[in-house]
Amino acid sequence: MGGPRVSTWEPQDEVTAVSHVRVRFAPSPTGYLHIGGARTALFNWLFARKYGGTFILRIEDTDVERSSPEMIEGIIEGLRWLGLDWDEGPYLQSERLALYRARAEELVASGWAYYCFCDPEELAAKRQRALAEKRTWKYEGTCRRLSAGEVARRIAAGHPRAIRFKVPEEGVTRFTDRVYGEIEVRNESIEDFVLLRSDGYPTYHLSVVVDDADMRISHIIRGADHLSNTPKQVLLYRAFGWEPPVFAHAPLILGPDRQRLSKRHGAMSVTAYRDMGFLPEAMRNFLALLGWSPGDPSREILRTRELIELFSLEGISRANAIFNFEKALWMNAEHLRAMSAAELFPFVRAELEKEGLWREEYGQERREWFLRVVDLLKVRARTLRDFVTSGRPYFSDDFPMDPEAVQKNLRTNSAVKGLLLELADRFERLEPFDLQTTERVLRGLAEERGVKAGVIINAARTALTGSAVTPGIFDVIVAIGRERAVRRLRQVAATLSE
RNA sequence: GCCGCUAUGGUGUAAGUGGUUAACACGCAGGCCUCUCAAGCCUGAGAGUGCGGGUUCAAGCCCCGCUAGCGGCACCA
Repeated sequence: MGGPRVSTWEPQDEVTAVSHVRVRFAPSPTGYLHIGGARTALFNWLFARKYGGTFILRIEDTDVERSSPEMIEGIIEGLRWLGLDWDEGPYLQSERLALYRARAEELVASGWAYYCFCDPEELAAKRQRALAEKRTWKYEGTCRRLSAGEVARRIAAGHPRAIRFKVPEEGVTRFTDRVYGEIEVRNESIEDFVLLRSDGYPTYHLSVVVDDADMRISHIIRGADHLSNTPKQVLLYRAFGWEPPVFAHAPLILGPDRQRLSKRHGAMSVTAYRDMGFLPEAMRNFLALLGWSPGDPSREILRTRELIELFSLEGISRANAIFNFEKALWMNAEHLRAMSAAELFPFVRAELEKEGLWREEYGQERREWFLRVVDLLKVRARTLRDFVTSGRPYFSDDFPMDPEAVQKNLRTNSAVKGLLLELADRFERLEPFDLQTTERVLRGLAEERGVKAGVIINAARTALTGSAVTPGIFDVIVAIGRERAVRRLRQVAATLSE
């Protein structure tokens, strides 16, 4: 691995000097809860749960143009589905504007910031020009050098003004990131950034620092896209006379083409994964492994309890993580298989309800039967959607016949029609009707007629389910039940020629 | 352009303070089991650790340079 990690790390270092872990997830409601945000939220949640800390939800909606209440709802919906419950909040930054303004004025008073009367459009044009010429451009600090009298005059004249931070002209700003180690930046490479816009709204740097301090955040766990901005925030903490919290930046999540995850990579919102039939449990597991590892690559299927137990900032990697959809599917299948039918019950029920296949009796007098079917299906399922597709023949008499299966299993052998009719007859008077007796009857019939049992088995499989791929045939027969099985065998036989 | 970060099979991770044949998982190929598929079990292909130097008896781990990728550089967050 590359450079040295935070040296001599000890588990207890994670919580040194803080009596109580307080972490937050602070999305800006300019979009739904996407994979990257969900991963960040999960890391914070795991950390809080591991140390018995407090997980806070804060909505960074200071960009009025781009924020919307619907997006806040969407983010909350995603977090709820993922099971990431928060202990405080949601706090809305839009309701705390007075605080940011007061703090910004404090910095002006203490000499750490100054009023800037420059025209934003003019500055943007200059920046634009410099960028086009591949030149570096930095705000030249025009207003930093204004005399007190001049400042007073412009204020009196009602000039619109922003507040800029007075970045030290020399020296370096450094901090220790729990993941990336020592980060050091020369102050001359940081421009006098805006704290408060002329419309009175704070910029990100101001609101995030003020809130994290005000909310006594102990650890800031967020995406590495904020790493480069952290020195500015450290500068702010110092100017306020506050001790910065522990920083831990997590690598970004990229698509298979190593580009930043975007719409063209398909599903980006976590609710899209819910709709595809992913289990929250599996999603937490998969997301946790995006940029974090417990250190043992052979143990990847982890229940949430284990994730909480194993999670540590030290296990966060520095290289960007690549989102591997195939692996997510595999992981979902593993969780599906590992969970009991009873655990799966509410999820499967929700899927069936969406398809209009749910019946109240499945939760009442036929619950036992229903759970048995879930157990049969879960072994082969990759997503919850599979319970409605491959489960349809058990929950409904209206299911599709796969033409290929029909051709292969029903129409290839002309003896099939007679065999199915005979099988139906024998099943009809079979008592009891269970795994052993149905198998004895079917194999007996095959032997009598001199055909391989497989011929009857595959024919029955397709006749009963419309498919060529199902659980073991006798499980299927018993699950479908004598009455329906007999009827389907006869109905299908009727469509076949001798 | 400036600043910062990263670099181990196709993908995700291992390989405590440098020390055998670079391991595990996903995926892939083949086989076993078998009523299909999945699961399970067995076997196999696939990297010599981005590139180039250096230090050392010994480098994936340390140092330097380069390249590439990613991120940041807004009165966005």
